[in-house]
Amino acid sequence: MIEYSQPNTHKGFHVGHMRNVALGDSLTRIYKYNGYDVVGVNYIGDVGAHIAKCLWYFRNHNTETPPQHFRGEWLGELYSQAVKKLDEAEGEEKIKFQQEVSHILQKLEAKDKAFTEEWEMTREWSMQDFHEIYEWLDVNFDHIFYESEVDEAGRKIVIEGEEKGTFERSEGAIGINLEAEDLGFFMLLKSDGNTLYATKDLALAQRKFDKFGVKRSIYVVGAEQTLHFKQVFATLKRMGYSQVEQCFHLPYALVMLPEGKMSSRAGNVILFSQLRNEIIESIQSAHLAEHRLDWSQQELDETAQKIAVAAIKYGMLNQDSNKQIVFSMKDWLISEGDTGTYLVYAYVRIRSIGRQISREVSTDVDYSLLTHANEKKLLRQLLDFNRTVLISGEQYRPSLLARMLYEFSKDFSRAYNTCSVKHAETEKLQAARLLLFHCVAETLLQGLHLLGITPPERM
RNA sequence: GCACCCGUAGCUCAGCUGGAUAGAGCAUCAGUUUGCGGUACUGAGGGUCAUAGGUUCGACUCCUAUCGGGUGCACCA
Repeated sequence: MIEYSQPNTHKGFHVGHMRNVALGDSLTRIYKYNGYDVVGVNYIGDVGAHIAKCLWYFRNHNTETPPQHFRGEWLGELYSQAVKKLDEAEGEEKIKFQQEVSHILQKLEAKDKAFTEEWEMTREWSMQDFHEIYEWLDVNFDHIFYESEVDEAGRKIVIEGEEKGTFERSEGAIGINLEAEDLGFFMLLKSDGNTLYATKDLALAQRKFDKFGVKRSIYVVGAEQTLHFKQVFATLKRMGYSQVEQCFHLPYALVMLPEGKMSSRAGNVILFSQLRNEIIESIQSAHLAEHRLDWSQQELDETAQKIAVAAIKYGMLNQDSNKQIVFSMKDWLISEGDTGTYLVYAYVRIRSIGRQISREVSTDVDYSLLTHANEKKLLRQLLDFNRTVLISGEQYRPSLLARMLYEFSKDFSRAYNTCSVKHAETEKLQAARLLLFHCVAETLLQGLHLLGITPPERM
């Protein structure tokens, strides 16, 4: 089971979330290719204080009517404004605001009808946004967990754990002493009886083990939570779950802004939709303008979408996950050199060859004719492909595959310049080259697919 | 204070379990088409691999210390 994405409802989906999705989706595809029985899952953050704050602002201070589209994103703005308003309030007003937020939180915890309905409605707005984004990205989950569904189970686990003596009470709260593992004290339930992130993670893990029979569990979560997962795994081990030996937290470094960390709280984020719009616009004006008259609108749109997905995912995956990405919009609009656009362009050029040669691709060729250094390099890459995919999975590093595919595309471009199929000296050489390039295209297609990319046939 | 991650060309990054003259892209400069899509290809310049020690026949890679950037460390997620 590979858990990834985990967005919070009532917050905007930003480019930092995209790194997680690209990584998790690619790993899922790679493990499936390598023969594993994989379940890709999402875990939606649909409970917590951030929602109370968002609803508080929505009820008490919002004057706008919700937009028709991207209402989840709009809620994210309300959340940022709520945080701002709460921070800026002073004196009696501040206390009043905090009480109001706290009141909403309590009503939600108590499953109050009116508040629950409002929560469900707004949660759905966010989910609609997420589904739209995943669909555009061609990312599919086999199952979706919600924090709200493991909340109660988590509380129960912790309370029973305290009765059994596995957990202990401290300063009114319940936690577990992990000093023997050098992991300090791990808080599991607040002194007011409310659950924490950790509470739910225990219940979620239990559900993964017991209901899904998960043997190996991968969590794709930001590196800032490394300690948290060490604590979660140590706690599960104390609880007697031997499967914890096969639990792995795959950390990745943050996507930063030049001025620092992105924060939904502070509202200084680059939204995913912003990146998507700018990339599509850039592709349409730079790459597809020449086809505007002779292609259908549908093909123009689909092609722009495919190239944009390639640019975004490749950009997220070609760099090692433990290295920060400092986000700069102009870097993501580049379509030359080591980019996703270059890879799909290489693919398109190979396919273009096939369309111009009337000969059928046949395996009945004289392989010994492929003697050019550039042809040999391609043969070598074809041979290494499966090994690279295997290692990329076992080392949790789609970046290895991404880099291999870039080199592969580069090798193709070189061969393309030196070993023409159309103008091959002999019929036999043409047949051999046609097969070689056909195999290169098929392998590149498969490799891109493992990165979550579907190249267009022409662009 | 303690812990973890990062520090390689002007910029963004590769460098597989230590192995020969450290590789790409962008940027700069010079070239390539009467031959399959020039969003491409060829070539040039540019690096005391943060610093100082140590281990080793051999270190970008392993160990120690220091400096710089990031992140985390009990009621956020």
